[in-house]
Amino acid sequence: MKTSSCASCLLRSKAVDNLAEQELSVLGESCVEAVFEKGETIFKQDALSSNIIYLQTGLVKLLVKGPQRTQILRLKKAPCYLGVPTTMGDKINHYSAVAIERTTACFIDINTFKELIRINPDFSYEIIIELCRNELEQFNRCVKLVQNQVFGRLATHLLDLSTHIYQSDQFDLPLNRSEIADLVCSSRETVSRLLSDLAKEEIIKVDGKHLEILDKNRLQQISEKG
Amino acid sequence: MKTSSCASCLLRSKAVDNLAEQELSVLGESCVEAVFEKGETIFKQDALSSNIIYLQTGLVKLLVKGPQRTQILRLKKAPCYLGVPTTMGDKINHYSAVAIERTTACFIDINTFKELIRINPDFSYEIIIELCRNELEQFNRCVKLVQNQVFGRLATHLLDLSTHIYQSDQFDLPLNRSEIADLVCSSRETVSRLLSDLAKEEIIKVDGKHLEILDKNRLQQISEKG
DNA sequence: AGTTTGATGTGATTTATATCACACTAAATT
DNA sequence: AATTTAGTGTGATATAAATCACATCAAACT
Repeated sequence: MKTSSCASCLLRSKAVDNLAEQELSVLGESCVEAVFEKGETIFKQDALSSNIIYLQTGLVKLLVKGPQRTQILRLKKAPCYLGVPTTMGDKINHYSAVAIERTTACFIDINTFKELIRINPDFSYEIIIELCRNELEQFNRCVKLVQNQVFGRLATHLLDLSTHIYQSDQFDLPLNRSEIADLVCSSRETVSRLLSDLAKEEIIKVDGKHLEILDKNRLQQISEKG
Repeated sequence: MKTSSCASCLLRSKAVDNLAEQELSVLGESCVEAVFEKGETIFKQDALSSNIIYLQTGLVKLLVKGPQRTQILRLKKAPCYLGVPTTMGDKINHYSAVAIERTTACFIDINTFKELIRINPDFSYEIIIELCRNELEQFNRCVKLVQNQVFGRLATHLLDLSTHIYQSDQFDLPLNRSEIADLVCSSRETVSRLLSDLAKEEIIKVDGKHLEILDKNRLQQISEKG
């Protein structure tokens, strides 16, 4: 870990862009940078939450331990803040964050974060906007989850990986079948079967973790209709 | 509708408590109060969103039109803000709000709201905290939805009505069976059956819309376990 | 009074998907 | 090299809950 200079950081957030020189040095003093390898936990559910995390680079999954199973709430791709709701909304983390790719993260002390909100309205405005967007996304995810069957949910997440995470029709799945099941709220076996079905229909091509989307339109239809 | 004086409002929010006299008059000038009877729509999905709503009194349901059915995202009881995420996060409402009880609501112009965030950090801090709490609640709801079966979800919502909305073991259901189904993400028939089952087990007593919780502990068990 | 309408209860059937069971593979460990 | 382990595919079975179908009832309307 090293203390970072936020003033010269090329990966800083839009919210931080609003900070004045003196505010940036306040931030820099309480901000440490850390690298997480694939599989490493950034913060853990039920632990005390005393930091806001800013993801500079990488990809992270948010996990909740439910009564029956562990569930992947969502994937978060850098650049973004992590743990704002879980840190500002309560003293204890409501979910865990685990890197699923090599990830660089800045740890910002919660009091510094609160201080920045207090002294810089443009900063807090950006944070509010990000929170609002998250809530809307979360509502949509919830509606999809209930109203689509597994087929549709799987299609939705494949499209999401393609368009939002990797910006390509071909990519390596960052999760194994069992984790995909946790993400689409289904079982490992069902995911396995449906991926085969999609491949048989020549909508996708799967080879282990490598995935290629052959027919984006049909995948989109499946994602919307069912 | 009438213009209200926020300075003398007894029902104002914690966020508004932070405002100075001059800021209160800014708010008061762009703030109008309106009453909604049961069943009346406060704002509508897909319409342009140009107001933040502050619920002074009453009870509201948030609705989303999904591909298959309409779904009740959540109930919101006064006092609280409505439509912060849907107004700040996008130009268009992502859900509707409908009164399910006589409700008093203040309409705050979005630009005034933004201005208040800009000029008063304590105000925006309170808004951030409320947004964070909402997001955590929403995550929990989502986990419950996936991991519990209908029985557990129904129990959860009955307890929620009892403890958070009506603060009593007896109350009149503000929704019909079909709407309860939309709330617990199930079908009208299943809700009907499960309510009967709970009554047979003497966990609750139902008479039309009137509901009495007889055995809170067992209901809590059902809510948690399954 | 008679009729339409909307809300509700309850049995029978269907269906999506979880679960169980096992086989296969590749990588890791002994 | 042999063995354990983790990840994966796929058939058979079980099951929660949706859907269909109908009956009942009360309120609203003619």
